[in-house]
Order: sequence, then C-alpha cells, then structure tokens
Amino acid sequence: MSKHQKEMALLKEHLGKHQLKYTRQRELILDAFLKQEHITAEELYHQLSRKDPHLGLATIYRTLNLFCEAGLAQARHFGTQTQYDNVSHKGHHDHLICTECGKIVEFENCDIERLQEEVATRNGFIIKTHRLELYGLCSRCQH
Amino acid sequence: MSKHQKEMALLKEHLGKHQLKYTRQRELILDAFLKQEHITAEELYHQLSRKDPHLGLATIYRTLNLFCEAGLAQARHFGTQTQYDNVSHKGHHDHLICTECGKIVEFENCDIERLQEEVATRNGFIIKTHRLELYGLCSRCQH
DNA sequence: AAGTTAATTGAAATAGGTTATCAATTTCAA
DNA sequence: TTGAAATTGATAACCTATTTCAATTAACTT
Ligand SMILES: [Mn+2]
Ligand SMILES: [Mn+2]
Ligand SMILES: [Zn+2]
Ligand SMILES: [Zn+2]
Repeated sequence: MSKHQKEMALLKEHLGKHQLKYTRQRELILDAFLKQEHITAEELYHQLSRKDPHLGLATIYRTLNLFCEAGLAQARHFGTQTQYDNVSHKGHHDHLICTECGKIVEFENCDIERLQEEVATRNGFIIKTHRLELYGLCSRCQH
Repeated sequence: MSKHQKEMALLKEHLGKHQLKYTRQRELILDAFLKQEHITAEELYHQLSRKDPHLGLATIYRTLNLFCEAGLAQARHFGTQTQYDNVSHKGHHDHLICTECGKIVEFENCDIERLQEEVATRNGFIIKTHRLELYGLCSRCQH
C-alpha cells in the first residue's frame, strides 16, 4: 500500500484522458515529489539518482511538467531555476521568501485574492492564474 | 538639453557613490530605456543597433543591471526573458498580463499592498520587495 | 499469452538567455 | 597631461531546459 493514493488516482485519471501511460518512472517521481513542499528538477534528480542511477534528468523535467498539466504541481520561476510546487493537497498558495537565508513560508489570503479579482474586472481581464511573492527578511535574519 | 534630467541626475548620483563612470553608452541606453514602460535587453539592443552598430549586447545587460541597482529599473522574469521595468517616474506597480496576445496593463492597489504587509507581519517578515502578476485574458481575447 | 502499436525513456545534442573573460579603450581625478 | 581604474565589445562559457532519436516499455487486440 503506497501512500499518496489520492494523488496517484488523480494522475491516473489525467493519464487516461490523454492516452498516456503509467510507468515505473512516473510512479517513482510522484512518490518523491509528494514528500516535498517544493523542489527543483535538479534536486529531485539527485535524490532519485541514489535509488535509480539510470533515471534521466530529461525524464524528471518531462514528468514534472506532466504533473503541472495534471494539476498536481505548479511551476514557479525563482531566481535562475524553476521550483515545482506541490499543490496536490495544499491547493493554491503564495510565498514569503527570505532573501537572506532562503526560508520560504507559504500562505493564503482570501482578501488579497478577492482584490485581485476586482482589479482584473476593472480592467476587463479574466484571471486564469497569478503569482504573488513577497521578498524580505525573516525574523531570524533581521538582526 | 536632454529630457530625463531627473533620471540622469539619479544615475549620476549612484555612479558617484560607487566609483563608476558616466559613459557615452550609459547615456545612450538610459535615453532609450526611459522611453519605454518595460523592455527586454534584446529589444533594446535591436533598437540601439540602428543608431550605434558597435554597441554590444553585453553592455546592454550590464547597464540594465546597473539601472536596477540605481533604482531606475526593476527586473522581472516573464516567460523565458527578463523584462526591465521603468520605475523611474512611475514608481512601483504590478501587472495584468494577457496570456493570449501579450498585452500588459500596469496597476497599483494600495489595499493589496497593505494586506501584503499584514501577511508579512503575521509571519515575522519584513518585506523589501514583492511581485504580483495576474495572468489571464484581456477583454479582446475572451471571445 | 503473444502480437501490435504508440507512448516513453535515457543519453546526448541543442537551444536560449545571461554572465564571464580579456585585451583595448575610455573616463576622470590628480 | 598623465596614470590608475573602470568600461567596452567580441566571444566564449555557463546554466537550465527542451529536443532528438533509437531502443524499450505499456497497454490494447487478437
Ligand atoms: Mn509552496
Ligand atoms: Mn510595468
Ligand atoms: Zn531568513
Ligand atoms: Zn489579449
């Protein structure tokens, strides 16, 4: 019995709808990915290389992009790399990022989301996605 | 008499404080940059290549990064490229971006900014900067 | 269970945007 | 005017991500 039954079901549902296959690699990557809040392709590659030395980096990238399309992950460009956010059980959220130590705090704020909608409506837009990142110093790095 | 006297003064102030020099290239790039709301290094390069075919792309990148440090510009990763925002006279603002036609609308919203501060405070953070981007369809692209 | 077809994989090449290198040039203060 | 230090342009290098392609694998058909 693997954990992540619900997420695996979601993935299989997406695969079924798009004539895609459920592979050993996709299962491996899914399990590792779901243990993280967010991770880069390189980091995941290094983690998994220990277990399966033959897993290719391209497969990691391809699979993470697949997770995004399936709604399990959300790509977010941060610095030079792309962070893949695990949104499978937490849902949408935004980020506070400490520019000193790299600490990341996730948050949700309905009021902000509502105001975003207002801004969009006022300008004739319909929002599909958004990104909100607050950069600064965490409590430990303020001294 | 060049326009952009105020911005040029700001730049010279920054240069003075950091033992940097005021060069012909920096003046050229500043004038071209200030005519835009936001622009990529490549776009600026192509614009300026017509006037001065010997201007190097590396110089454009270096100078735009300098403008960021001087507070005249603000880098914003959008898609695969970096957009350099002209914040010299408009000040901070956020963006509505149409994913269909690429249209960009700039906006400011004090309420959102205030709520951001609240979120940060609640988590012990002090915000230095932030980015808020709303992606969706503009009025023309909704049909 | 075996065969068939199309998707997937890993390795390597390629792409694309940005930065580093370095000799020649330019700025600017003395 | 002179000289030290910063800057420039051309190009190489870098880094992340995607593409290519032959071999493999998953899953449907018989
Ligand atoms: Mn997150
Ligand atoms: Mn702008
Ligand atoms: Zn910190
Ligand atoms: Zn549009």
